[in-house]
Amino acid sequence: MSDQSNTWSDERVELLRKLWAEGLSASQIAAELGGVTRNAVIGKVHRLGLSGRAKSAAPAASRPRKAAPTRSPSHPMTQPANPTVVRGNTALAAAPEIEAEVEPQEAFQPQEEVVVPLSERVTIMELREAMCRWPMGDPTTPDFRFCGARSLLGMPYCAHHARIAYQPAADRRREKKVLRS
DNA sequence: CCCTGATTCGC
DNA sequence: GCGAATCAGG
Repeated sequence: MSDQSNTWSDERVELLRKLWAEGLSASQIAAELGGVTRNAVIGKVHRLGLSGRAKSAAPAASRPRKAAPTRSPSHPMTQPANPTVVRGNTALAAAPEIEAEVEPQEAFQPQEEVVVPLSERVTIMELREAMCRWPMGDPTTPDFRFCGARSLLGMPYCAHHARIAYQPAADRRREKKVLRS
């Protein structure tokens, strides 16, 4: 097969025009196209003569998600629904004793130990290099998202998901037991 | 430090 | 024409 994935074929230029018109940033478009950097995208955009656009779709686009609104534990009305919620690498010491409370409807996820609030998950467009790309939810639905927590250096996952990802289920189960005893 | 687009310039 | 390096900015 001919591989022209990293050349500016008519199709790719068309997609570039479309995404650029939609207000996506150069890096987002580059990620979407694949095989090109944001510099390449910007360069092409200028060569095509379509620079200044109606910047509205993706306003500042600086920070997709704040670390966490971080409600105080003492706040009576904002208690998390699940005590096993873990964010970043700061809460690995969550008490194992209270993790026995698992929603039956969530039992679908075989080994999902980490619960990330919906509001903190990120879409594929919001996903950045330094974000955890652990998939959460049904990939076939539009609301499919990723964990989005800060990933470990040089790893695609945050501390918690990396631990899950790189350990066989058996070991995980055992470690759990050890942890409890 | 994260990100953005703009510009330059060797290829 | 292409895009890495660089620049200027939020």
